[in-house]
Amino acid sequence: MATRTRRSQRRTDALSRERIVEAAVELLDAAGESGLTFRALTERLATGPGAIYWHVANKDELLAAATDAVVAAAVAVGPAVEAPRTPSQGAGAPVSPQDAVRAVALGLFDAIARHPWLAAQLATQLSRSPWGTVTPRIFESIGQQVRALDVPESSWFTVTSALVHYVLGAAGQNAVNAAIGRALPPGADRAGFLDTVSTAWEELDPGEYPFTRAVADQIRGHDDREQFLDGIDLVLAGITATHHPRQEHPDRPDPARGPE
Amino acid sequence: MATRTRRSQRRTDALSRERIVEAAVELLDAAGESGLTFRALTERLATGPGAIYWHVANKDELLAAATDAVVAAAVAVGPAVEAPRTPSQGAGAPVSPQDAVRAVALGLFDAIARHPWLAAQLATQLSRSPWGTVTPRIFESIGQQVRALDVPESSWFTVTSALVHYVLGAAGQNAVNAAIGRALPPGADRAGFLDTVSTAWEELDPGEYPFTRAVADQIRGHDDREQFLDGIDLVLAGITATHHPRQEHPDRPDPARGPE
DNA sequence: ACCTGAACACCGTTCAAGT
DNA sequence: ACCTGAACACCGTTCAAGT
Repeated sequence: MATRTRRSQRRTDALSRERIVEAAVELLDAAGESGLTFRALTERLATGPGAIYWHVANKDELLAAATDAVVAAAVAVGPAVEAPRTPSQGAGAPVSPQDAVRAVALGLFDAIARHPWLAAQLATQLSRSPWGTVTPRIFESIGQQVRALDVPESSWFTVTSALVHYVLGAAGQNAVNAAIGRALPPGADRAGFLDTVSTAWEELDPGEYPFTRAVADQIRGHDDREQFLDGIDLVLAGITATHHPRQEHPDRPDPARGPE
Repeated sequence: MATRTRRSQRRTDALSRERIVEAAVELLDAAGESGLTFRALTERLATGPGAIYWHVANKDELLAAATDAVVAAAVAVGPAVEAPRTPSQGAGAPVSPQDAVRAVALGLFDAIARHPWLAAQLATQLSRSPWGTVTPRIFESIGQQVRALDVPESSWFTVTSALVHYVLGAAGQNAVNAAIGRALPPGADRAGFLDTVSTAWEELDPGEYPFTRAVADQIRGHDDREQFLDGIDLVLAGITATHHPRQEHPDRPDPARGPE
C-alpha cells in the first residue's frame, strides 16, 4: 500500500511541466505538504533546481498546479467507487439530477480522502485567486447538475454556490478520518479511533460543552461518506423547498432583496 | 487602517503564552501566514527564540493556538455587526433558533473576513487533529442552536455536522473577497473587482464552461454576506423539510440505514 | 531552448550558558 | 523558572555557466 520510491520510472526523457506536477503530487501524497521540497523534487526527477524553475515560476505556482491537476481529475471521473445510489443498471442508465449532484460531490470527497493535503490547499488556493482555474472547474461541474434540478435561472448562482460551499467544507473536514486512518498504528482500527474521539468529547467540560457531550456517542460507528451524502441531501431538500416553482417555504419572510 | 508597529505596547513585563499568541495573530493579520516567523516574533516581543520556545513547543502549536484563540473569540461574541435579521428591539429580545444559527454562522464568517489566514488554517487544523479544541468549539456553538430547532435527538449529530460543514466551506471561500478588498489598489473598488471576475468567467471556453459562463453575470453586484445567509437558509429549509416531525420529504427514499 | 549546480538569504529549532 | 543568542541543518530561489 505504501508507495515506494519507484526507480523503474523512465528517467531518460526530457523534463516537462507535466512530469514535475506529477512528481509533486506524489510527494504530497507520500509525506504531506512538508514533503514537497525542491530538494526532494530534484532528487526524484534527477535534475537540479534550475531545471524545475525553467518550467514553473515558484513553489506557489507548483502547489496551485498540483491542486488543479487533482481537482480536474476528480471532477472529470466522478466518485471513485459507487456512483449513484440507485442499484446498478449498467452504464448510460438515466440518473436523477440529485444523483448527479451526489456523484460530483462524492468525486471531490474521494479526491480529498486520497489526497489529504488537498483540503488546506483548496482553501489557500481559493482565497488566493478565485479567478484561477480551480474555482470555475468545481463551480461548473456542480452547476451543470443544478441546471437539471428545475431551479429558476435567477437562483442558479446562489444555489450552486451553496452546494459548492457545502462540498468544500464537508470534504475538507472529512479529510480528518482519511489522514487518521493512514496514521493509525496497525493494531488500532477505525472503530477504535472513533471510540477515542467519542470518549474525548464525552470528557469535555459539562458546563461549556453540553451539546457536544450529548452527541459524542453518535460518533461511534458513523460513516463518513454516509454522513456526507446526508448533508448533501439536506441541501438538496432545502433547494426543493425553497426554489421549486410549485412550493413555498414558510420559514423565512425573505427580508432581503431577492436575486435580480 | 493599517496596524502600525505599536511601540507604545508595554514591553516591561514578562513573556507569556498569551502575549506570544496575541503577537502571532497580529503578525498573521498583517502579512498572512508567511508573515509569522520566529524572527519577526522575537523582534516584536524583544526577546530571543529560546524565550518563545519556553512557552510554545513549536510553530505548529503556535499556529494552532492562534487559530483557537480567534475561533474562541468569534463564537463567543457572535457576528461583528448586525446579529439577527429582525429589526433591533434591544438586548435580550427573543430570537428564533433560526436567527441564532445565523448569528453564530455570521460570527465565524466575519472572523474569517477579518483574519483571511484563518480559512486555510482551519482546514489544516481540523484535518490534523479533530480531537483538538477547535472542532468541539465550533460544533458546540452551532449544536446548541440546533437543539432549539425541534429536531429529533437522533439527528442532532448529522444536522449539526451539515451546518458546520456549510459554514466552514462558505466562510473559507468567501475569505476571497475580504483578501481581495484589502489587496485592491486604492483606485479600484469592490464593484470593479467583481466586474473583473465576472468578465474573466464570461471569457471561459464555451464548450467546457457553459454553466459558469451563463451565471457569470450574476456575480456582479452580489453581496457576500447576503449570499452566505441565503445558503444558511437553504440548509435550514432542508432541515425543516427533512427532520421536522410533522413533515415528510418526498425526494429521497432513504435507502441507507438511518442514525441509531 | 533547456539544463547544471554552486551560492545566497532566510527559516525553524537547539542548547550551553546565563540570571 | 525563565531567558539569551550563537550555531546548525534545511529551505526556496538565483544566476553564471554550460550544452
